[in-house]
Amino acid sequence: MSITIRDVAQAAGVSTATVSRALRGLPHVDPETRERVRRVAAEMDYVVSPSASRLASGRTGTVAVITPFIDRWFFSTVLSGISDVLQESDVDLLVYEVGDPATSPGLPAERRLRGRVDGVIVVTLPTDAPRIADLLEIGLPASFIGVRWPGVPSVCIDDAAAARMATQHLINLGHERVGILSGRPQASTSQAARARGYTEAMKGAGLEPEEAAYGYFTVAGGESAMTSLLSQPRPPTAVFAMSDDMAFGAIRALQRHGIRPGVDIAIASIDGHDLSELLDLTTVGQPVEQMGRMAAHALLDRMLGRDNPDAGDPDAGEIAVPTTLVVRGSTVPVERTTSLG
Amino acid sequence: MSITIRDVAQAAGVSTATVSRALRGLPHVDPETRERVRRVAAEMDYVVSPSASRLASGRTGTVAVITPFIDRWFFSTVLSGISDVLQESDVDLLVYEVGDPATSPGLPAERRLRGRVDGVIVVTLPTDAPRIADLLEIGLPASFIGVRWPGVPSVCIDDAAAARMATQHLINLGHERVGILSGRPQASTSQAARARGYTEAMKGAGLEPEEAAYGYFTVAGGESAMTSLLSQPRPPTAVFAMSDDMAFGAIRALQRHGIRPGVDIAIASIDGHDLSELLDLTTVGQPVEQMGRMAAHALLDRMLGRDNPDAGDPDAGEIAVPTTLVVRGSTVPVERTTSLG
DNA sequence: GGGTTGTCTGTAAGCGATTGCGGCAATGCC
DNA sequence: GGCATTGCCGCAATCGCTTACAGACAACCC
Repeated sequence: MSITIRDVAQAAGVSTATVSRALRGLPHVDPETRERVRRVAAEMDYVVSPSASRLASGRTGTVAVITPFIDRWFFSTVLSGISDVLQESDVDLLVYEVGDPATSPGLPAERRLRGRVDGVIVVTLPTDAPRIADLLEIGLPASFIGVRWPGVPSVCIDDAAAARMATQHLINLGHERVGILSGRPQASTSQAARARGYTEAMKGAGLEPEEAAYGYFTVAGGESAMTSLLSQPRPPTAVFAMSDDMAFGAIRALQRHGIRPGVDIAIASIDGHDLSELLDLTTVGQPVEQMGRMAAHALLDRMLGRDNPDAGDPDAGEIAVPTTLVVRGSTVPVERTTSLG
Repeated sequence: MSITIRDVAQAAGVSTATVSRALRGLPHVDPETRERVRRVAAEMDYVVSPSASRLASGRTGTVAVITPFIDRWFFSTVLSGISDVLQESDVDLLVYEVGDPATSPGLPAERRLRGRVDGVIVVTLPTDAPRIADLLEIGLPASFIGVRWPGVPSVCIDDAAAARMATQHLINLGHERVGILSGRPQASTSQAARARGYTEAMKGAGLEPEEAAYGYFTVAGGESAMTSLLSQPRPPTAVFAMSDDMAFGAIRALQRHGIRPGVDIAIASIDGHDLSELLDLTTVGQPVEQMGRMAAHALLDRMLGRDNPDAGDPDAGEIAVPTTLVVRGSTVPVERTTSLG
């Protein structure tokens, strides 16, 4: 029923081997023959059977992206960047949504990936996910986003620097009690780095770091974390949130308490979320889509073996991307804020 | 190097046929034999070669989702719902991001899908996309979200009703000049239905529908559309936006002009976006993730041939999902708004 | 003119599963 | 006891392509 390479070969008066070579642009085919094969194939509306091609060649032309979520801004934006690059190279994108690593089994077993894809991109999971090692063991080319791993291209921002930048900005505005909205108790390396950046900035200014309130990187979490900060005897005059989503939640909490961000309290965070501008939120922006693109490119390079193995470099593979502080109305000098204490 | 079904067969002392049947739970295998094969396979860490299995069986165990975007709330949320359902059934999810149908080539050619997937889910594209017909022609099971198509399971909200609901709500509050933020001039059916709902509500109340301002379903578009509405001689006292994103943009525009939504002007929209609560936006919510789930289920039913063919029903396949008006602070009675005229 | 290249093409052996068909016991039935 | 079932299992033919290998032929160089 479906037409095969044999039909094309017959119609073009050549062997299947020649059809295969002609259609894939391999050398050792007479230009004239190639053209004829192409024409015949087009006329017959022939398309290569991916299954057969995979089985015979061992290549799948597919990349898997493993991500905790797809319906959150950061992840969907990364995905979009990846998708863009992959599509340009005619590589298919397989998505595995694995949920919050803290509560779900995490990565799909490497058994799931084996033979199914040519490479894998893993997006921000705690490095302690044990299965990552399995993934690499089967020799699958990989690239990571948001998690460093020796020998694997890892697209990361300098989390500590970003947190320091945001915190320092608040400190520069005169704030001395700067609260912090963190993710969860047992931290990913990325979260730990942000915590470090905050602490460094505070200590560097001779200030006492506050105890973290946990917002689990969600809007709802940010809201309740902020609420708990507000219930303290002497609430902070400024807050650093590890993510825009948590900052959004915090703003919500503030609204409920009749406290105006950018007037009564200052707030800054990390992400550069699409809607941060809308909420007039000061944030340390990261080029999220770009990060997806870079990870995809790095992976493709690996897969095609055209990456320059910078051997000897211990940090080989780490791809640092810059962050920029975007100052908006949510951060005001301390003297303009109303004392909440 | 990699271990195959033959290795397992040999180790278990049976034929490859039996291994295949045993591992896939097919009948005609002695329970004891099956158990032994299972154990041996597990010990050897055997995994079926997907490529070989596909070629031999003709099934891919994969579904493609074709979506204009993945980094926008609606689409990523739908995707997440789909992903959930598919994962439960051990079906792989292939994502094709095709961009704005108005400006990009649109659907990937059916040639791309042929033999690559067992089914396809198409998310909200204008029905006039000619390639949809091609897709169905090759007999690929399909299901749609946001676009009705005869004979194909189509998960849709009642767009007209949703728009009517939002508009009516504004009218009930006493507004007589209700502006409308629409998508783009040449409409998708879904957009056209929303326009119709708005017009019906207005005319039903004896009011004159306003001319649409185009916001292209984006935040930035909504902002400039709202700005243009504000530059009219007598701006509306209320605005209906076809999507939350455009409403967000509109709010931004209002902020820039020093106009307070929910105080000086009323605004309502459609979506039920995650952050609509944060912005205190009245919106007609749709169960977006649920819609993804339903489309996925419908597709799986089709693929397994276990859908009940409700033959004779002309609307067969249309799956209507309910919407609910969520009233928030952005909609106030007209008498409380400041006249802007 | 014989050997060496080099270009183009065909032959055929895989790739690793799935599955129709037939064989062979063990069982059931008259 | 003979014969039809039934339940398990193996044989071997596919599935449609890729690719090592080799053959044919032309061009080139001494």
